[in-house]
Amino acid sequence: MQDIKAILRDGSVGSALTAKGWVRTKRDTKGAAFVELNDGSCFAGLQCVFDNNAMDDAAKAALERVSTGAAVAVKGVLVASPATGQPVELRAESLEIYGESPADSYPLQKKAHSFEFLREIAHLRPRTNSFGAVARVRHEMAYAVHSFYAERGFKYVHTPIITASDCEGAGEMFQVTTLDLDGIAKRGEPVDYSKDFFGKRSYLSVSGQLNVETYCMALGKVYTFGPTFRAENSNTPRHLAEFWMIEPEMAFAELPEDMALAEDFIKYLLSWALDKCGDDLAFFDKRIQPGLIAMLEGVRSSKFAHLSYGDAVKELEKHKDQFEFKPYWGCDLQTEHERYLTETVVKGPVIVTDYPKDIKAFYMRRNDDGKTVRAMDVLVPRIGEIIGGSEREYRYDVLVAAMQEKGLNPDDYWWYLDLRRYGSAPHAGFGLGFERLMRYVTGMENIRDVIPFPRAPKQAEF
RNA sequence: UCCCCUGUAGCUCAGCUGGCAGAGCAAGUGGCUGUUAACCACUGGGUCCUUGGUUCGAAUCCGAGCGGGGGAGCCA
Repeated sequence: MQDIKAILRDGSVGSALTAKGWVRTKRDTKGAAFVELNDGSCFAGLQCVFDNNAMDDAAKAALERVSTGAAVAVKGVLVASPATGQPVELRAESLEIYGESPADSYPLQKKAHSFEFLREIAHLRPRTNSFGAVARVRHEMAYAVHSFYAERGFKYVHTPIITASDCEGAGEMFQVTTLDLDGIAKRGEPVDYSKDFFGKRSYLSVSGQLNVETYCMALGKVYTFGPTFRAENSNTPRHLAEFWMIEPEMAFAELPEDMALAEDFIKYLLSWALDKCGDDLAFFDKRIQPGLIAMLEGVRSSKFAHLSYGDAVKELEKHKDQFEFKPYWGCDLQTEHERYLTETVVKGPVIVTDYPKDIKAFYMRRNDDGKTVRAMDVLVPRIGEIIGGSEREYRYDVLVAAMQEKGLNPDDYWWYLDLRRYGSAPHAGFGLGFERLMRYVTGMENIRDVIPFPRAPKQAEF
């Protein structure tokens, strides 16, 4: 059986076929009924026309029971459509109903719904235009990620989701346990983690980077792409408690190659979307974010600007009255600063490099000035930080000193430090938040609307 | 976690200085029409988020709680 995408693409006028899908709308007229059928294979639906004079009583009765949301099969002949709105349509000959969808209770109506409302029915929202389009683009972007790295000889490494090290250095972690916490609390006993499943406290991973570095030091070019978890109580349109992250890592590479990879990567993904998701992007451009396609095309053919942190601060200081937080050398760049740089100064993607060591992670390569590290953040308009990365500190003594400076215990990182003890080499990588990329590509505002089942504080239904 | 806004019909919202609960859309019925965000008429539809208070009287004013949105922080 052909899906609707194939029918619309390959179907020849005059051919008999069966289409299966879910009814978006039914419009009745005296002479005919029009059923728009969508099966999710593409943005467009197939208009099925039921001629009242050509239907037997069984078909008429079946059509009576069809309403928005019903799952049906329509058998008929593909014909050129006499009306504008669609080049072809299905002249229906019979109708089979798999599942009715009572109109008085089905939550999706043939009208626009707010995204807030649709979040409350996340099990039904993929049946809408917006979420169908998001799902298709999300699939293409995931495919493009693997394609990009495969073309460049990177190996996909599956880093663990459960970790027993609480030192991944990126935020609050969710604890994982099989202990009977209720019973322990009831009995007033202390918690003995040596009796827990892993014999020690364990968590959901906040980053695959430390693990993927181990494979980087063996396979050279690697990446990980999987879910990560942050137990931060952050409630914003750009944070999730469970999100997907892509983290490449390259051996024998320094910061410039890291930046080049990041730029190529983003352009590759945007190009892929432009090339393969035309209908869906056209919808986003029309209804969600006007100018989206022109923006994506602009970025694809642009050169990312480069700016050192020092120069960025100098630029911000020139306009300091515009900011709530006054910029100064050593400050962490605030959201308002990042957006000013990318939206007003550069008006496009910009890579900011060489941040002060005190505001960045311990594993970043220390510059010779003793004050900065070889870090880079890619900032894009509307989204802000989409990529954070760095060249890694590969000198054992410098890395240990950096840990101690930040109050970390090197013993906790024994296996990570072993990578610097045995055959250490320069390497660099970054992390790209997949849902932030999705916000960028689709123009969707809230990150909860670009992942099928969002996990955020107080939000884990479905 | 902090700041601001918000919670009224299935959905989106109006409801003024406190005085009988409203509209559009959706749904149901009828009509019209190769329709396509269909159109016209009629009908049904409410724990005004919860809780405590003020008042003769609270959707409306005040307190507390819960939910939703936006901004900030944390970050990807």
